[in-house]
Formats: sequence, structure tokens, C-alpha cells
Amino acid sequence: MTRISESTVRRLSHYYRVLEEVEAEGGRLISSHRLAEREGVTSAQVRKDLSCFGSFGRRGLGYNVAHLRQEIRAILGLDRRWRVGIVGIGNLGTALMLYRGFEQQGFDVVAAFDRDPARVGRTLGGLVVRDIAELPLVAGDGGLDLGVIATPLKAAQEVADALVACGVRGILNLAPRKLFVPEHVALRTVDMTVEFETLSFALTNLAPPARRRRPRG
Amino acid sequence: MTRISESTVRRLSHYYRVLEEVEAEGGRLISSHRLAEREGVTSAQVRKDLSCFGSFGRRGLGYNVAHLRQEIRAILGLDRRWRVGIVGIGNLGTALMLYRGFEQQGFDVVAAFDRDPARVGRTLGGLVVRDIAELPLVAGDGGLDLGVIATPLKAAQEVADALVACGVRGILNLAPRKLFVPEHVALRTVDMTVEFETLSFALTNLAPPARRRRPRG
DNA sequence: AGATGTGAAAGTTTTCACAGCC
DNA sequence: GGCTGTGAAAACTTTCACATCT
Repeated sequence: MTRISESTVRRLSHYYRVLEEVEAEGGRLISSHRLAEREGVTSAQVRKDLSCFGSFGRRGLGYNVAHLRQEIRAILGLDRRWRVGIVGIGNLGTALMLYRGFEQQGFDVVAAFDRDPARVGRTLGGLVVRDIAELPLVAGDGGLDLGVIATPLKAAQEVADALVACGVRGILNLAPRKLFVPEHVALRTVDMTVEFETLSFALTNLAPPARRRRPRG
Repeated sequence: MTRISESTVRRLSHYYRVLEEVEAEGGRLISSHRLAEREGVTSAQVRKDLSCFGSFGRRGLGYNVAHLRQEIRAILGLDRRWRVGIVGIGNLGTALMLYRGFEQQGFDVVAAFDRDPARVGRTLGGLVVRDIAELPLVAGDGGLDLGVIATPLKAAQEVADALVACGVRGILNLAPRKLFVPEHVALRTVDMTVEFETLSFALTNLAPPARRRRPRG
């Protein structure tokens, strides 16, 4: 099996979401074309992405919705539940703890950590916020699969190191800086500031829409 | 000027952050190599990215930190302030309103909207949450530059359409679905579920780190 | 006819490597 | 010696187009 690109994996995640929807709507079969248009990509892209993992469709017919969904589910590793710990229970960390949407996809928030004594001990979404010093107790020996870093920038690398030291192998970093982790640890960074700034760039550099009349001719 | 790729713009945003830091630390000059290593890219990449916009360095010396920062600032359109409206004041929307980090970069949250009467009228971070019906009053005639969609999935496309209708030209979508907007509107989507699922994929498919001893030989 | 799966082609992004300047 | 700026090469990703199957 050839190497799988990150874009392909991201699209699989999108396809999975579409398939959930289509299945809920009662759809039995779906063509690569219909699957594609619901995510704004081409049908060839859908077929290429899927072909990295096998042949899931039937020529002339398309894909069985339930079957394809189950296949992608297995590919993405969503057949099991993942234990997630959130570090940094500020505004964003709190929002993530209260948002229950991830549970639906197999991600259980099972622990919350902060360094601030004012926050430690508080209960949020059914979990007691623990001191960051207790991370090894909770995360050691496979207690946590994934760590979410929602701390201020200054603490982020240090927290990442601590998570890695405890054996956490996947990290979602929400602090506005790329972090350094060993090869065997998967890291995704979501940096809202970058998103805002790319929008700023686009608005600054892309032409505004043509008007029927330009003011002052 | 040749077309600028989105990756290049994202990296510029990262370089900008590094330059802010280096300037604060008192650095005067920086080489593409040092700039690169702080963001985990290659020095050739840095030079190529910058060369899309001009020649900002001096051979044999490197880049003047303050000057390069100012150049990137202008390129990204951060020389002005942007008026941001947040739609959907749930957990995530609330977190974004309370997080003041974007102001520093020129993004002022000037309005908040929700549909739920229980939320409308509440004050958050110095702003009164308004009914979504008032969007045209606030956003019309350039009142809003950017819209953030932090609503549930079902409402997201509808909100996007409303924002576009009011003349908003940049949208940050936090709902877990790609949205459709006209060509002239810039859209970025941040989908946490996709991030979690790519981590799940990585942990499922990437080999765990080699151990000194494999259990049971 | 209608749709998949896939090599080949086209397009895009990254890296290389070196001329040119400090 | 050190470093930028940049064409050319390499690597990667997407699209095309068609043989193959229902």
C-alpha cells in the first residue's frame, strides 16, 4: 500500500460525514459523483482516495452507503473509542469540554488539567479539573490516547513534552505555534490566528466582486 | 506576480509570529535558516515564499527582523483593523468572544449574534448578543469585514448565505461541514472533528515506536 | 447505458543547487 | 565564509480518459 497523503485522510473524514447523512436520509447507493459534489471535490478525487484502501464500489452502480461508511470508519480507526485529555481549561478548553459532539464520533473526554489552583478542583461537564502534575497518573500506561493543548502559548511546548513523556501518541494543539514532538507522535495544530490572517490576506489581495457600475466611472 | 498558494500565505502568518518573537527578544537580523527551523520548514521554502512578494533580504547577511516583519504585515493586510462578527454564541462562540488574543493582531470582535432568545440580550465580553435578524443592520454597508460561524451544523449554510448577502467577504466556518459561498467570498473552515479523525487514523495506521524488547519475543 | 478503478498526463509544491552579492 | 534569490529538478497531488464491469 502506497503512502497515504494527509489530504486524502482529511477527505475521508469528510466523506464519512456525508455518508452518515446520506444513510440517515435513507440512501442505499451513492455514486462518486454525488459524494463528490456534496463536499466540493471531483468524482475522480473520491475514487482515487478510496482506491488507496481497496475497491469498495460496483461498476455501473456506485457504492453501498452503509458498507462504504463502515469501511471508512475502520480505515479512520473509528471502530474503537479514544480517551482524550484536555490540558488548559481556559475559555477554549472549557468550550471543548462542554461540547459533546466529539463523543458521537468516538472521542471521550476523560480528563481535564490546568496549572492554575483557582481552576483545579472545579467540576466541568462532569469532570473534575486536575492539577497538571497529576498528568502521569492519568495518562501513564495508556490511560490517555490523545491530548488537546489549549494552554497559553508559553506553556504549550512544555505540555506537549509532558504528554509525550506519558506515552500519549496523538496531540491536537490549539496554541498558536508549531510544536516539536518525536516522529512517532502524531500532531495536528489548529491555529485560529493563522485562519484569520489568511482571510485578511485574501480580502486584501483578492479583487472585490465586479460591480455593475464603478463609482465615479 | 504569480499566483500565491494558500500554503505560502499560511507560512507567512507563521513567519510573522516568529518575527514578532525575535524582535521582542531584541534580534536585529535573521537568516532564512533560523527563521525556518523555528517553524519546522526548510530555508529554501522560506526564501521561495518571500520571493513571491519581493527581495527583502541581503545576501551574506539575512533579513532585517523589523523590516521583514513590517513587509509581511503589509502583505497579510494586518496594517488595518478588521471588524469581526461572531454568529452562534454557544460554548465555542462564547470562548472566542472572551478570548482577546485576536485583537492584538488587528481583529476586533464588534458584534455577536444568536437565534436563541435565551441568549439574545446577554452581555459577553462587553458586547450585547443580538438577534440574528439584526445582522443586516450591523453588517450592511461594510459594518462587518469578517464573519465567524459557530452555530450548529444545521444553521451554518443559512448563516453563511446571510453573511454573504450583507456583504461580508470573509468567513471563518467552525461548523463541521464545507460550506458553499460565491467566488468572491473567502472561506476558511476549521473542523475539529476532522482533526480528531486524522489523529485517529495516524494512531491506527502508524506503527508504534520501536521498543527495545518486544513483549513475548 | 452508467459507474468504478486506474495508469498516464497535467498541474502544483517543495527541494536542490548554485550564481551573485556581502 | 556566509547567505539570498531563483531557475531547474524532484516530488507530490489532482485531473483526465478509458478499459472494465454491471
